[in-house]
Amino acid sequence: MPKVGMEPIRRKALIDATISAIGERGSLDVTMSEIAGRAGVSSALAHHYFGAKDDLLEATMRHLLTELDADARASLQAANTPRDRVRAIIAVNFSDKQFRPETIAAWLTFYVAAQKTTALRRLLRIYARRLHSNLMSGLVGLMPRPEAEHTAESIAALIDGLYIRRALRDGTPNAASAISLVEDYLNTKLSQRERQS
Amino acid sequence: MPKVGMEPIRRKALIDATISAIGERGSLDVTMSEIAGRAGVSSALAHHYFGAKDDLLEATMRHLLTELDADARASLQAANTPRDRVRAIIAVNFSDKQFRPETIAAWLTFYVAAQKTTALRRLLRIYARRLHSNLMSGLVGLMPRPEAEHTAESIAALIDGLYIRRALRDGTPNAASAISLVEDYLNTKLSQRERQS
DNA sequence: TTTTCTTGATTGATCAGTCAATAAAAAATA
DNA sequence: TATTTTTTATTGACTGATCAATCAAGAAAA
Repeated sequence: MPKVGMEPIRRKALIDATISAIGERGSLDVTMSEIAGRAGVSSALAHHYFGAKDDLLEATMRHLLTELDADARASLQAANTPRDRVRAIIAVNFSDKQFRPETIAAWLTFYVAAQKTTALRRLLRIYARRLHSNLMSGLVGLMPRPEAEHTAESIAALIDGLYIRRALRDGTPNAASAISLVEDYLNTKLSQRERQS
Repeated sequence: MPKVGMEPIRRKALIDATISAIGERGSLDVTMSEIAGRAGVSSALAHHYFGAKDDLLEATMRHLLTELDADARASLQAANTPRDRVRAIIAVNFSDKQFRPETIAAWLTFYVAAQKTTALRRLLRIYARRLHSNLMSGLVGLMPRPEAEHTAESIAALIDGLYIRRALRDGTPNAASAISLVEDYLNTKLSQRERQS
């Protein structure tokens, strides 16, 4: 049995609690006590491990980002053709893990908060850049670079737009229809190219 | 000179102040004093005219919605062909009036807040429905209904996605490139159909 | 004189963040 | 091993600040 301190366990629990609290409330207006309570500790302990509330929020967003990136990498690993790479990136964003109501709500909340908080803003840029370059890694094999840039931007916007729209619907968001919508866009784009050549 | 009470003047000023305050802060966490101060009145007066803070926020969102709808109607008036109708709706969403940083920020903030606040949620649904039916009013003249539904959903998601993405960029958002991106999607879609028939 | 308009002062609640104190575990020492 | 010492983990109680909402009272207009 490996001996570990409590720190990593508490940090993880607090971050998870933050995501679910934000997801449920649909806002960053969650109190430290609420979060700490969900994690089964006192608010003082949350402060002890994370310092200020903003630090906890930043750590939470960073966690979301890291997870998404890990999923994307894993998914790209299994993709062989350029087309598959694009398909993989699209799918990851709507996977069961990512496309859950609480995760979506947390993302959106951070998205908006990022407008004023420099630290969050920086993180969000990283996300945007990664999504773009992941998409490009497949698209450049399918079309000339300038057009690929353009298409990547459209797909990214489409994904973000579907996130925000799904958040409005009650109940579980429908990942399948979201995926097919993005795929359809790509297919249309590709068949147009095929015809031109 | 028509005699009017102060009420409409104050309400308008307070709503405008709310939009700009939210836009600047990028969050609904603006105090009544802040808003009232911008409108040049005391916070007590803001409460006098709007009651609770939530009521002011709801009124502000309703105002945003009403303006957008008015612009859309005016724009549709001048559109003759189905294609022009769609073009008009797209353009309205990125018009100088709508696509300003503060308006965008306010929209996004409301979007997220709508997840928890039932009243805002209801308003947002109205927006979504209107956008959809406005788009459909043109699209049905260009393609069969089921496909039009699909396309309308894509365009709507694309518009929302571009809003959220533009909010991240520093400086003035670039409306022209956003429009051309959506237009490109539609053109691709249409030329695909043309070819099939 | 009545109605409309406006505010300063106040209240009560909520919260982030601190701190001193305790408990538990680990390490060092005898 | 038994013990003391040190480090880590944890919290309840508190503080200070912020803010929404109220209200009684005054100024202006009708």
